[in-house]
Amino acid sequence: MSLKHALLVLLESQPATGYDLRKRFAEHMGYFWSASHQQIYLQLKKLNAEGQVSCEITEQADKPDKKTYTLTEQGQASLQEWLCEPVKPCAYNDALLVKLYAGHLTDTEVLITEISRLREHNEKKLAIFQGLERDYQSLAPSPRQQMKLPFLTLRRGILEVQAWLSWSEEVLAALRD
Amino acid sequence: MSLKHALLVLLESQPATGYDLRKRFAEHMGYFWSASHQQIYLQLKKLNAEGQVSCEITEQADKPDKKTYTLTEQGQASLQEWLCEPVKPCAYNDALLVKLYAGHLTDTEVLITEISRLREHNEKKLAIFQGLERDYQSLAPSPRQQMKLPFLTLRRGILEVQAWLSWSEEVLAALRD
DNA sequence: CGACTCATGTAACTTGTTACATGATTTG
DNA sequence: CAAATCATGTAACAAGTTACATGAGTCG
Repeated sequence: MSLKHALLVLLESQPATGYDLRKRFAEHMGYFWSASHQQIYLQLKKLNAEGQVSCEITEQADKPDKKTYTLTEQGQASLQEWLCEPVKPCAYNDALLVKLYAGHLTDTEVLITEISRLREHNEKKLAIFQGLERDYQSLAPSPRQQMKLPFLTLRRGILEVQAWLSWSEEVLAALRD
Repeated sequence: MSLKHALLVLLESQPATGYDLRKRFAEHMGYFWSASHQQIYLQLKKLNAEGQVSCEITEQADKPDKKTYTLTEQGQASLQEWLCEPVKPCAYNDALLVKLYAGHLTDTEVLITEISRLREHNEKKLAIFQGLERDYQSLAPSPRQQMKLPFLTLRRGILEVQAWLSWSEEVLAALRD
């Protein structure tokens, strides 16, 4: 697991609240990381208990206190350590493929509906990702250089959805044969 | 989640022990489902408690008792129900991409090593998958027809590793620029 | 006037991981 | 003679999900 590490990475650039981090996950890491707000708050609490982040509380009238987390030196160090360890290949479990594997137990229509849904979903994602890609490409050289690595993660998102789209076409053709 | 459903799918074709199922996962569903033996035994126990599978115990000298699980009518029914529900898109969390995103905090060499490892890993997978693809294509028409759906899941595995390989090349080129 | 934003949490539960444990038989 | 195969489990822990809760301010 490394929600903790993902949080440390985001906190490295600037202190933030759980709320901020949740938005940054959704906006910038959406195509390779998903996290619920509960998990984020929980892991921040644990990181704080471990001394990897510090927490400054701002009281607010009529709202819950705001907790701003900052990376500590210890957090920096453990992030560095993590960066040098080889990552584990991520195991993934895909219910859709289980369903297709067992497709002989149901109507072909059910499968076609699922795959069509998948295709639509990925078409929408592709449109969004390609928009982000254009934004990147129209940047001036210097900020573009700075965004090079995040852009590579976007490229991964694009290649991934394209692979799903090619596969969807293959499967729909095979199911309709 | 649906390890339970994946187990029901495998049990639909024939009764099996936890041990058998673990092997069948590794052999036939390896490219879209991973499960540890502990999880398999645990979920089988739960399915049994829920009445979705029945369990027949064979005593063996010098070995743990063998437990053969069979799908019950209730299990059949819940499998049918699951097949008709839309699947949830599977959220995936990829530590490698987090690392790349934060790559400015470490040496480019570290990143190149990771991506090279990824490429090698996927090249091996591709070779295995393409072997399975050839096996399928050399089947007689009738068994080939029967294996059509599992073959489509293999195709997914192939398109997936190819997408990883294309991306690896892009990233290595960008990191070495 | 309903939905969204800000801002955080608890509680109960399910799922998954890691480490440990047993022990005979077969294969290289 | 070591490793894999057969065959199952417990225990402790970590991670993730789902549902529930609060409550003002703002936008269309």
